[in-house]
Amino acid sequence: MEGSRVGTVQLLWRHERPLPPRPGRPATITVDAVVDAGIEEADGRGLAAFSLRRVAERLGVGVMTLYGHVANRAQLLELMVDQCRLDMEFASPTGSWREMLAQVAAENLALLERHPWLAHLETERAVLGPGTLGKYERELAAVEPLPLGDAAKDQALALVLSFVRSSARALEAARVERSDETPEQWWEREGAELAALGVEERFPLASRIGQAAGEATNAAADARAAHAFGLAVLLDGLAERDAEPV
Amino acid sequence: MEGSRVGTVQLLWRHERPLPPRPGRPATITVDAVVDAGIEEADGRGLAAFSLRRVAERLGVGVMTLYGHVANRAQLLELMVDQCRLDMEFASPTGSWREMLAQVAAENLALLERHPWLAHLETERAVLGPGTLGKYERELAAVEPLPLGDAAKDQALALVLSFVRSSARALEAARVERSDETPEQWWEREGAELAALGVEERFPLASRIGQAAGEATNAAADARAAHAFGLAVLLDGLAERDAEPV
DNA sequence: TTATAACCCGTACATCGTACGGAAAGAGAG
DNA sequence: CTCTCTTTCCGTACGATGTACGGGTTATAA
Repeated sequence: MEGSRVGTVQLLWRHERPLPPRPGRPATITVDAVVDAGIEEADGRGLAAFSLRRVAERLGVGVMTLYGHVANRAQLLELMVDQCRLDMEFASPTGSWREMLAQVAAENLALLERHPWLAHLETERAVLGPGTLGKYERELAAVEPLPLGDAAKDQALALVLSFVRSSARALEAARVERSDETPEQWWEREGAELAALGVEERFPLASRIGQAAGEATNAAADARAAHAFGLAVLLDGLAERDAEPV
Repeated sequence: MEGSRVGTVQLLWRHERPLPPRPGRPATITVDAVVDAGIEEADGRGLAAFSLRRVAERLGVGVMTLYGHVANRAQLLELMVDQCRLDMEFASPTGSWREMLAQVAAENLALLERHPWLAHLETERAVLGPGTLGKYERELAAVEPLPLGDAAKDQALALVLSFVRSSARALEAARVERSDETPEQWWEREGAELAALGVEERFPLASRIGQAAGEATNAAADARAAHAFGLAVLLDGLAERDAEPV
């Protein structure tokens, strides 16, 4: 059983170190099939509804069969993450660091829009697979020209990626919100009660700016503009480091 | 049953609109008790282990009793979030927008360190309670001096808060990682296999910078410095908007 | 004292991840 | 071709979770 025999790292790099053929009953599915089915499942139903039973069903296989190829749910998710990063589309980085970093941001946003569950996954611990490492290597090239220490370069990249992540989540939330309910419905449901509490008078700034932000969110074009604004702020901040080295 | 009778907004503002006393058997617990127990539970055990059964147990009450005071798990979490924001410590904002925003960041970081689960909670939809609104109102004062449109002001604040959030998660992850396992243990477990795959030669940038970033993470002081670096970048980026209005 | 309203909560169900162990299936030896 | 051995497949089972339902309990108001 691959799932119990080999560690996560071995499984992540399975294409570079294929296991020697073994005697006995041959497997009906492969790790790749499990990972692909997992990704399709997560893409389609979302992370909240993601379950091993559904993945197994998609493969036409019993649930416990999965455990012969993958150690557990958490490991499968790690493999899925690395696979997505491996399959990620990108252009080889060119131009100034600023252009490269903007491209990195755009490519990551595209990745998270193709696989929204990636933005909802908790991946504090790094996934040390070929996809993740290759992506990291490529993206580091964008911050390499900056006059920063190594740790700061990592931090600069992480800053951009974390921004893109939260931006992707916000854009997704806005998308479903738009399709879920019109502002009028929302008002009928909650807004009226809030008004009765005198919220507008007691929280004038919050009301004014909150409304503007809400309207911007509801207009798809403005939501994109908000993303661009945030990214520009970030890049300008990094440009400051470029001009005046620390 | 308060949990089914009133909506989420009513429950959030329960202290301003206390329900009139009602005939019948008096309740043994209050919404506040449930919310407080929930916060203690989440603080102590973490969000992953958070369950209604445990909250009920802490209150010395059956699980289903909770449903008499709160609609469901998701609503309880919303109430907990708003309560934390209401109890959050803060100094009234003074100084330049930059000083105020730095203070907002520090206060939010403190909030997330006191209640780490807040950083792991998915709160795309705003929680429209007194805690959240008050916090938003107060924090908007920091970006109000900036020469930006209303939507951009919200975006600027969100940018800082999202950074603090991911920073808090990184700091927490580093903390548990430090206590979990020494770098030597890690190397024995995974690093050796990676080296065997020729990772250092194939991903030189990633190896060099990844190592530097890892070491910085492992030194508590450097991890804090990384946070400061990110915040400075952000604020510098916003300062650009200050100098040259859009 | 009685009626009534409200609350408490035991039971039950669907769903989840996953441990265990036996059935099944192919490969190689004779 | 048959037997044996190795490996894979997966049914069953367990504990945990959120929550629907309905009956027992306990106050207040008449």
